[in-house]
Amino acid sequence: MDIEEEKIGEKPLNFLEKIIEDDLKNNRVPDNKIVTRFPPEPNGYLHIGHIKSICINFGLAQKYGGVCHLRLDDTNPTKEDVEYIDSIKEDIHWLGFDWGKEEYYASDYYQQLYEIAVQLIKDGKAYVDSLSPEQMREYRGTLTEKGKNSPDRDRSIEENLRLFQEMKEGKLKEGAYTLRAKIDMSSPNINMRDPALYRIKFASHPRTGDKWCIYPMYDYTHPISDAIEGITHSICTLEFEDHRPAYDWATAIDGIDHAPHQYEFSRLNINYMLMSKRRLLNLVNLELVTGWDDPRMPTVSGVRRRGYSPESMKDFVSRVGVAKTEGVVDYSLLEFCVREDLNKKATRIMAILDPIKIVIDNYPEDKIEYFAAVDNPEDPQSATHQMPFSREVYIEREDFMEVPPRKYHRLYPGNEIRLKYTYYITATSFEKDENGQVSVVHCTYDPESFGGDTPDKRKVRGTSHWVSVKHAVDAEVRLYDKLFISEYPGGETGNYIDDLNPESLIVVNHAMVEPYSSEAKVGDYLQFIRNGYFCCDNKDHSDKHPVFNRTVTLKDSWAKMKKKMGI
RNA sequence: UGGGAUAUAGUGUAAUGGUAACACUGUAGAUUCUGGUUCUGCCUUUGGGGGUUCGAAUCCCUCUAUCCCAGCCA
Repeated sequence: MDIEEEKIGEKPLNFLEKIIEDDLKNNRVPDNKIVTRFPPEPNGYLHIGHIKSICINFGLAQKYGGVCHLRLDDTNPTKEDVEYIDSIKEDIHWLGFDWGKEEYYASDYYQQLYEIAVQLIKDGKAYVDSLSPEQMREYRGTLTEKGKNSPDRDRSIEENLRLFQEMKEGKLKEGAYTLRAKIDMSSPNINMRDPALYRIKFASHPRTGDKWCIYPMYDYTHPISDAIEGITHSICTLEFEDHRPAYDWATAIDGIDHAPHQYEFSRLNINYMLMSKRRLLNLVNLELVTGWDDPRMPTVSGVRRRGYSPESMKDFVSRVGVAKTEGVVDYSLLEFCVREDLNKKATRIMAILDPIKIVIDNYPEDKIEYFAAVDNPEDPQSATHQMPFSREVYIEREDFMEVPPRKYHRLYPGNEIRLKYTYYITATSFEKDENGQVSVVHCTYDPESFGGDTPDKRKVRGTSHWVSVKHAVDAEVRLYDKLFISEYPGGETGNYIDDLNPESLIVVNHAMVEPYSSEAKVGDYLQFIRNGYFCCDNKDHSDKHPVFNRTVTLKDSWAKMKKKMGI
């Protein structure tokens, strides 16, 4: 294969890949081994936005034969919890990535970080400040005005050392003192106006317990953690661009001999979705959803419970690409990726969500026949399973109309359709209940059409899925839809709660499902033929009480046509 | 004149001085025992204005728009 040929069909490189290939080519990477890291703060559940970051960091390491560390950025014990650490690990594994032994915690570096801070003080590059939070804000200046030096800025090294020691020993009150870097209060970049390095917090840490009452800040901890771990490419989102000078400041501290570089990409936004931990937490706290793993949540645990496959999520992220432009990805791309993957994987099942009873008058009363149904028509090697058929079957209420509109080619009086895999039936009459709703449709079948085809090769326009009345399995089906009805939740009123979709969950208590569904278990991908993709709910599903979640609908061109025709 | 960043079809992403492209969406049709899938066609793109050049999405100047930053959060 020549070079030109090799390039055909190759994905173009994103800007991070270009940087890495350039670094590799110019021998700027120690041992030619790139090291990335995924550094979540364990203060919430991972969401789709994190999937992008995970795929970038683990993906880059994979592609270039490097490694990706998992580092829990646990420097704020008042917000963090082990519950989150566990879910984070589970989510990454679910996506199919593994950090192996490379599991780190920023808190593991507390001692080193402390020693470096002492050195900084000795070098006159950090000082203990007694400004209150309010004062500090005043001294910091504004976006357009320079800040001014704290009165404590020129405190003697001895005094600084003593006070920092007292901070560490818990002798000083929370909020009373901080350790600050001595950089430049007149910097146009606010992050460089003597950023706080340490604050006092009398909080017990999930991992270090009560050993420390001073905790290091992000701008100090993160770059040094990267340096300690030998990270080569430290990749984060755009909002940290302004912090890069602080990052470079920290990695340039005397004694730190490895200087990683920070690169920023734009975070993932999807319309009709919220992607901020704070707001997601709010939905959970207000009980507007059932929890972090509610299938309507954009969390990893939520989409997993919804039935999205890890492959589809990775494909989605890869189609979105990596760049520095901020944008909003269409929800439809997400759905496309999910459908495309599930179409290949899902076992086809017949399920009637809104049943209407069909009585085939000329079919023997007690007769039962079995027909082979293909598990997955996309797979030429697919197995089949048997479906029992009898005189009375359910079809979808939508599949019968007393007075059909134009282009409707399903069942209506006098029309012939096919019951998938079985026979052609023709509607002869129907009954209505006291509400005027059609309750039973009487049909005749053509015994010649056994198996779904006739010797005379006549065509029918419609094929319905069905479930034998006497064999139907009762199941709960949860029809999920978008959590928000507006493209930008809260965009109009400023309050995203106003844009919650009242129909984001519709529960069908008694769907009629074919018996084969009893074999479905949590983790299986199903397609309810002509209805959509479904999965077993990973919390509530059981043999006794089957619960199926709708992952995504099938594309529905008939619905589109109806809309166009104004029906 | 605070600082930092970004502008390519409706959306996302390519094209690094040589015919603006891919995917999604939308739309028209073919195929189909899922109105699914598959296949085919079509629509629509370089923020504005100058300049350099035989030639500009790409280089220069300028304007505009949008995003981020004033936590002892990350």
